[in-house]
Amino acid sequence: MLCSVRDQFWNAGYAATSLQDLMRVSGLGKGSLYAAFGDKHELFLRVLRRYVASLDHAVRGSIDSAPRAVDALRSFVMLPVGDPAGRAARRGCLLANSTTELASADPVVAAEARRAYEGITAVLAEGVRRAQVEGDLSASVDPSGLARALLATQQGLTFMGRAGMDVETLAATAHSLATQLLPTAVDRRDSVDPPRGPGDPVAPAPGVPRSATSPTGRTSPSAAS
Amino acid sequence: MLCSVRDQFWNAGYAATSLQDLMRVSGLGKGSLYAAFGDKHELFLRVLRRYVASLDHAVRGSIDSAPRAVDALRSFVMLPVGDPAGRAARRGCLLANSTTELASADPVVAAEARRAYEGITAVLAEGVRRAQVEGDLSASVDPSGLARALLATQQGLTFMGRAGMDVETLAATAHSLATQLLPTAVDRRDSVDPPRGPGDPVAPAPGVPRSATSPTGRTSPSAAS
DNA sequence: CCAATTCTTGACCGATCGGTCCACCATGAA
DNA sequence: TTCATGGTGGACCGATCGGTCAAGAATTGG
Repeated sequence: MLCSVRDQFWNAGYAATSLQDLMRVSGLGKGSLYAAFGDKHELFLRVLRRYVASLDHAVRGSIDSAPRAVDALRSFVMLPVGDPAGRAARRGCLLANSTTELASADPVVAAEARRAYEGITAVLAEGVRRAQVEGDLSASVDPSGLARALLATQQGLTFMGRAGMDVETLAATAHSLATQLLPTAVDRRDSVDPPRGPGDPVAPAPGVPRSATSPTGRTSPSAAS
Repeated sequence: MLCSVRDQFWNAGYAATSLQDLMRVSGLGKGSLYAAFGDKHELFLRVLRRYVASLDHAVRGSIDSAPRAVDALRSFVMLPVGDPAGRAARRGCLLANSTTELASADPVVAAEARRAYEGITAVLAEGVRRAQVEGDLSASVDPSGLARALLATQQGLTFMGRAGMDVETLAATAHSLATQLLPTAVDRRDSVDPPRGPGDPVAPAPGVPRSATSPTGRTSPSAAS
């Protein structure tokens, strides 16, 4: 039920969603909606927080479960082009859309956005550190700095998708950016850095064949309904 | 006058701006507003198109007037952190905000956004080509591809600013991304590519000292009132 | 089978929305 | 001074907004 409400806010935005829309997609009467969730703003915050928690969980799980952290980082950047049909790309991200619409007028939403993005940055930075230990990223880069760059890049790609860029072009751009920000093993082969750190403390299978496509389990918050 | 209206839409968004707001910021009565600009949507489109034209003109002028095109490309990526106080960063970009809010419901705005971003991409690609001729960028990269990557990155930085990232962190992230996507002359010195193309057909001062800060004239559409 | 209780519903509220329209006034020509 | 005129402002319109509430349906305990 909350998923239908989330989709409504996701598709139309906060201001453009009326109580009638919420009644229609939820199947509940106006009074029931109010009794169950409070007013429109509270309902929106509830849906948004659920989405943020799902998003955070998905990113954390993707990075934690990836055999090589750098692959999870790459798949994070490629998230906006995960849907081959491009419908997900056209919707954008609920948190990003809500932040853009409400950040300057709704301090609660703004605070939620800050918290969420700081959390994701921390998770990404942890992934960067693991990728450094695994020898897939240069140890000289600042993990938090790269994490912020990855997040900003992913948000930019998400926006370009929402702005209507066709999916093939978007995918090519995402691939190019991911490659430039996260040089893979084959790219690093002709690098000046040693191809592998001292010992491989974490990497479970150092000789696993590398692939440009994201090998990690696909976890999209839009599917968590 | 239109600038005040633009700022109102910019700060509050389309749906959250009422006719009373427009009357207040414009100083005009409701009837006068309607007689002069038509309904709210038409007024918004007028303001948006003015903004897009100003933006396009600013980017084109910045690239055309830069002694080295790569500097203009760099300053384009750094645009979101142009305001030291961070107030401009917090507002975001009117076109980006409007696209995020209305893209899925207003085909006119969506088409305007596509057109604008395609135009900016073309201008950036032209800048990339010039930077390649000037020897500041590797000739092997696809100009349009790099242009799209620069645009997506800039939009991502713009969004992170709107999402509340503090200006110093944002500036550091922007600097890092610009450096990775646009290796400057000092970065290229240890590159495998020849440090300068055959002859210097366009570059007026090949030995001019390079600077990390944007040397091009600052042209921000928010100042075009 | 009935009654107490919980839950749902849609009518209703004042406020405000975007849009229309007409009385009014400032101006300029006669 | 008078009249014609065009631009202005605000009253007014129906529609819709978010929110409230009492009546009735559904459920449960006895």
